[in-house]
Parts: sequence; C-alpha cells; structure tokens
Amino acid sequence: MLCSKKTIDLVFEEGIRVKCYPFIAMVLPVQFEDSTPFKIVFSAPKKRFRKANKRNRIKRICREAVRLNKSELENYLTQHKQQLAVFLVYTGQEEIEHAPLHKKTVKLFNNIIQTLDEQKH
RNA sequence: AAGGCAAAUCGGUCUAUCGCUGCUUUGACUUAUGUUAAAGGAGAGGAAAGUCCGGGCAGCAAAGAGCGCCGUACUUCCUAACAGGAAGGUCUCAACACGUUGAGAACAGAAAGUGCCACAGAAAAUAUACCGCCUGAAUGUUCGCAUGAAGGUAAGGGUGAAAUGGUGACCACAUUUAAAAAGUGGCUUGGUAGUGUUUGCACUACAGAGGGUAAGAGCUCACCGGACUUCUGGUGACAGAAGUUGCAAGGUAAACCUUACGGGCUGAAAGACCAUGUAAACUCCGAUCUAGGAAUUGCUCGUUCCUGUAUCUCAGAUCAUCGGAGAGGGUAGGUUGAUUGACACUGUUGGUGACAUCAGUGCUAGAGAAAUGAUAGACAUCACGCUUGCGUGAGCACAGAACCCGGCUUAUGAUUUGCCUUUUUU
RNA sequence: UGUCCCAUGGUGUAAUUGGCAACACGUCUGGUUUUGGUCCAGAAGAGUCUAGGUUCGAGCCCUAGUGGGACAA
Repeated sequence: MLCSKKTIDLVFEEGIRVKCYPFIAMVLPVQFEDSTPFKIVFSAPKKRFRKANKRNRIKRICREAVRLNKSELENYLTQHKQQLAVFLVYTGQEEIEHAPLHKKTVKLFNNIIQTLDEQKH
C-alpha cells in the first residue's frame, strides 16, 4: 500500500502511463526505505461510481486480482533489484466478472514489464 | 391473481482454504521504544444515508445585562432532552348499521396595531357613498300625472373564494286533541309552464307564501346557531345543565406582528499530554493613561486593553515604551479524546400506554489516504419442471461505521395481518 | 466532517409585498435580393427540477426529496 502523499504527487508528475482497459496505471521506479518490491494505490473515480459501496467494491475486487497475480511482477523486480510505485485507476464503466479481470491484470503487468525494459535500453 | 394503503417482524445460518485490519498470548531480534513470526479470538446497518431536530462531551468569554435574531405553540404525561413518543380533547373529511368507526389537523391570538384581499361587483370593511323602495313640502298640469326640497329604510341590487348569523309567521270550515299537526275551501301576492294577444296583459294548470308596517327593519314572536353569567363533572384541554341577551367588529399570522416558553457562541479538523527547540517574529502577565480608538456573539450598555506636539488620509483607519515569563518551524510526528454505554438481552413489579423500578446474564468494529474480499460445500427460503422427492436455477433489494447516543425523514427486499380497487373462475 | 447557495422556452436572463409567466439571441414561415447575409413582417416553442401542503388563487410562502455549485482544512 502506497500512502506517502509526496510519492503520489511524484508519480503523477514524472511517472509513465501504461494503459490496459479497464485500467490506467501510472508507474515510477523509486527507492523505498523497506524492501518491498512495489507499492500500489487503488482508485475508483467518484464521477463514474456515485455510491460509496460501489467504489469500495471495485477497489476490493482490484485488490484481490492484484494479490492473486502479482508473483510475476515481484519476480521481475527482485531479479532486477528495482522498486516501483504504482497508481492504479479503474476506468471501466461497470463492474466486470472475475475471470476476465484476472486476465486483464496479467496483461497489465506484462505491459509494465515491457515498458520498464524499453526504458532501460 | 395483480396493485395500493396502514401496522408488525426479519434483513440469512454453518464449515473449510487463501488474503486484509485491530486485540490477547508466546517466541526471535533489540538498551528501550519497537520490528517480525506463530497460535487464539473479533471485525458494517436497519437505515451506517439525509444532516432535519435534541442531548452527552470539550473549548471560549465577568462562563455579565438588555435589545435584536432563531425556534416552539390544544391538554396532561413520558424522557437526559426534543420540532420525538403515549393517552386524551376539539374541529374537518369519509363510510355506513346514524352514533359509531376510520383518516387528517403548522390546533395560541384577527376585540393591541399595521399591511393585503387581483378580476367582477353598489360596496372587499368605520355600511355618513350609489341604485332602488316608502312618505312626500312645493311647482307645473291635458287633473291621469310629471318633476321633486326634506325625511325614512338597510328588506332588494345579477358579482365573487368571501357580502355583516340562519329558517319561519293569512282566514274560514268540520274531525280529532292537553296543545299541536294534518285535510278541504276561500282571499291576496309574486314565481314557473302552456294558450290567446292590442306585447300592456288576460285565462288555465302547477307547486309556494301571507306577524307587523306607509314601505320596511329583532319592530314582535317561535326554533336553530352565537355571546355572556352561574352551577356540576374532569389534574387539564374541555363537556353537560340552567339562566340572560337580538346578536355588536369578514378573511389572511405557511404577511409583519402580539403573548407565553426555550436557545450564550463554536464543534472531535473541539481539546489534553509528549517529542522536536531559540528569531528583536508570536503569545501571556505587570507598570505608565481617562478622551478617543480597539477587542467581544449582530447592536447597545458594561467590562477589558492601548495611549502621542505621531504617521498616512476624501471618508476614515493604524500604531506605544519598559520589565518579566512562555515558546517557534518542518517531518502527511506520536499518544489520548475513542468506545462499559441515558448499553443490549431475559424475567419480575407498577402504569390504559409511552415508560420506569428491581434481579440475572453478556461485552458486541474501533480504523486513521481509512480494514470485511475471493473460492468451494451444506442447510433455511423462493421460482420452474415433473418421476412427488428429486432435478435445475436464484440465494437477492436499498446500501458501507469515521466521537457517541435518542428521535424524525428518505431509499429498499421478503413474510404475516387488516382494509380498498381491478381482472378471472365457480 | 460541517456550513451556505442555486434550479424558469434550445441558450442567457426578468417577473414589485402571492393576482394573465416577460425580454434578447436562436428556430421556422413569408417578403426584399440574381443568390446569401443584413433588414422588414409574422409564427411556433414553458406551465417554472420533483412530490405534498397553506391559500379563493403559488414561479414566489412552508415541508420532504432530486440534481448542480461554492466555502471552511
């Protein structure tokens, strides 16, 4: 979980934007004090999801999807000794089912790994 | 069967695995704070919502006064308190079995004062105005009458949401009766319809009216309603009975207002403690001062503070010196406030009831950019199908705690009960 | 978390102390012009965010809701 307001601002100013419907992720390699490979913020826009319980629901589903599929990204980061701040925005119009959401999450992480590789070279 | 209204109840249960947030215990690291691992146990609602009322709790100030401002408004009770609730009263509406039931009520005051009441209407509020009706001096006269000073009258005047309380009052006859009431006939009077017509009216029929007067009017009488007084019942709102009085002054307070009662202001981002640590910044205290200025809850008084041959200026506004004490800024600092409470459940007693007393049992989220999710299975429940006890599907709606309680309002699924409407079948 | 404000034709705004919902731009039709614009004449377009109430009568007053906006940090 990413809580520092400064790093969040930094992510928005200098981060790389990675799109994969229904997500948009802002990614920035940074140095944390502890040894976690990456920290993440979940966000659901108030404009699309009026009711508080709908927003909570979206964020919880996203959290679950990330928890189940994060191993690949973690392995990559520990191998390359990088640390990452991620700001994840859910831009879909409606809540979607679990199986497609998991596929999309995997695809998003692959995209992030690709962009990081391109940055290096 | 569907829909609507009102009331009541519930808002799924259990097991396993992974994951998240606190708590407890144990182990490891660490001087300590703390970090980390394992185990145990806990983890959203009936509305958590709207923020519409009320209270607890906290700070501010002489925790002063008056005015203003805001709120409430039939009575009694409940309550920590309330614009909430209970029981009752009055009024209005609806239903019928006609004195009961149900629903609703911002239900104090219009005789303290001010304002407003469009259009229409004579008039919208002091009925001193207008039309009309009646009496009619006088003048003219074709003696039919016409004009009309002055006076009387408030019955009538098409309107309007609303017009100054409403309805009524003849005679004779025979029958009956305590009185009355009903029947028949007659005279007068206007109305409606038809026929005739010289368009003025006449006749016929129908259902009405007939105190008094010049015409009228509570002028007189009867009934209903109102007002006042007394008595009785009720804690009270109020109800009932008796008597007196012709009855005087519409509506609107969800217009201002008056009366009574209540409200000091600000909200947990309130506040308390700890850590951090030194600039002529800021805060507090004391001294110097009496006309102005400043501060406070919107204004006034009061209170407190400041004090000059000063500076800027249209109005008007700003500001002191000395001594003493405290500490500031950043780091999304930390701990607390903060969940044992006007608490919940069960029972007893009192009360018509809201509710209260007593006893027993229980501890039930406490986060802080903010935790509840996923998977699998069983059961309760619902729908469909028929093989009638199996299969398939659903397992839902409204909706997420942020200091805490009591209400109200709004959103919404299911079940039960009562009433109403529509359709189908018998 | 708390406080306050607003909602009227397609658009922007009016509506006095409650009494026929008005104006401008835009739209449509006709005229003028070779055509278009300008100009002239005319027409349509709302029942005032929703639901109740007070009143003889609500855009206006009261209550509840819906949507939008502003402020405090």
